[in-house]
Amino acid sequence: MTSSGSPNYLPHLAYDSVIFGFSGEKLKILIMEYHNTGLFALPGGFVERGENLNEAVIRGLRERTGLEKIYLEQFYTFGDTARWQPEVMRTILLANGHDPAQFAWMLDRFVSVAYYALINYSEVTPQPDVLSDSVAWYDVDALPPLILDHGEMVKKARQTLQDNLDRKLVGMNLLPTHFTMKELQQVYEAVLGRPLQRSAFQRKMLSLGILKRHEKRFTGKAHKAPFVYSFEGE
Amino acid sequence: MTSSGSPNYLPHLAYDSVIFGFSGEKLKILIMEYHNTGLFALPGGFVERGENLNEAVIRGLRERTGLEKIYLEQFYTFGDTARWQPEVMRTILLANGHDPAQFAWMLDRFVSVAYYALINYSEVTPQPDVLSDSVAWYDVDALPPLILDHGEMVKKARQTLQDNLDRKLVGMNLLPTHFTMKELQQVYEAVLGRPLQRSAFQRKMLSLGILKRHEKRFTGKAHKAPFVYSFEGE
DNA sequence: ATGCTATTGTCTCACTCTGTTACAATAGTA
DNA sequence: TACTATTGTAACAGAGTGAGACAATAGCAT
Repeated sequence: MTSSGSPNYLPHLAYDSVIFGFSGEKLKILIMEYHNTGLFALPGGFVERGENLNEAVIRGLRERTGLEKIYLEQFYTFGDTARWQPEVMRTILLANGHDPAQFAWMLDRFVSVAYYALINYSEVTPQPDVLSDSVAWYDVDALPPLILDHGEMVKKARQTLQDNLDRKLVGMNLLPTHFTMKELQQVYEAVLGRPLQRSAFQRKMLSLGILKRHEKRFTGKAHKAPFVYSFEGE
Repeated sequence: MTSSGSPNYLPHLAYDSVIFGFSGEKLKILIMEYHNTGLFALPGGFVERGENLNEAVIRGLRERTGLEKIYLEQFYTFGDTARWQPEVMRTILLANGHDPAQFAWMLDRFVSVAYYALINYSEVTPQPDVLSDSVAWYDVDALPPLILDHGEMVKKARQTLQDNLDRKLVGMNLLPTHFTMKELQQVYEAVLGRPLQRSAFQRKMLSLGILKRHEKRFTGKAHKAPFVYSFEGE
């Protein structure tokens, strides 16, 4: 990266990703905190000049999560001028000991393509990048204030996820390969943010014909042991 | 516009719009043809540096259709490198008597944010722009080959429209304010590309409680006259 | 062993929604 | 006055869903 402009990236274009995970209890997303600023943001990045947009996002997620195969979906492109707030980026650069003049291209206006990802919470150890202090999981209902329009992005991502809940196999991506019916239900409830009827949920899931039933799992609790399921083909 | 770069536009960023209309029979979209090239494309444009993305699209549609209030929805951002085909733009510029060297920025790679619009077919007289020979309605099922990935855009726009058919009031935007139940059904059939059951469709529409029934319309045909409806609040 | 408790798997019932068919009403025409 | 094409709506069956009920059972206390 030279000091004159952004040699390898398309100017004015960024992406941000809302990375969902499921802790076993709650729906979480990955949030980064920038060094010494108290500023929180979604993980994002830029697109190289010779790179497909989608692949830039996959590359960024791989660097962030270490995962190769990630369920990923583009949901909206944010292009308001109100998201141009050069002071924010200047603050971040200064706090990291960079000269903002050398990163002038980063202070310009950006249009950001937003994606959401579903990943297996337990398989990931989030990696901070150069500018960020930490990357950590936050409960979607208890996020810190986010910079720019990142709060709006999260809201829209969750809405899209809810809208697609019937059509996409959300559980397949947020759960380990083997799980109980209760765990599956908890994922749906976490995404929707409301409780579901147990028997109706079980009936519906089984009627889809995509679950494979395995042996029982003895939880050590004093009650009937649940069956374990996996998605057909795994 | 000077000869050095694109002073007023964000570089590398474009938008394209799939403009749907309903002829009374079929679902149509607006396609432009470039002067003397035989090249067909979706109407599109660029975003000014101080302009919201959404407003750039609204501005473009107003110039193209003369309509102020248009139902508009962003559905996907296309960012593959394969859409960078400078020969195509060069051909268009040359055919219009322009010097490609003066429009070098247009030959560069573009990421395009795609929108679809629903408009009232009968209220519009499409306006060609500087580079285009004509703007005309084409049946969605009988489009000419389109440049770049515009064919893919149309396909995805239609898919999105079909997916949202229940949630959005598609009829409200594609029909005149007053219409018969049969006309409403024809819109739905045109969007879905398949016939619907008459009585079930009527029952469902009426049960939504958003239609206001008016006097009958005497069509001059030898059969019972249908009621006329409008959407509640119009 | 026996009984207790929390949870699971499944059934039933009522209600809604949808696909399909049927039929009466009716505007114009012969 | 009869006929035709279309419209408005009822009727019925089957699928899907919300709610509640109940038997089965894994571990625990006795």
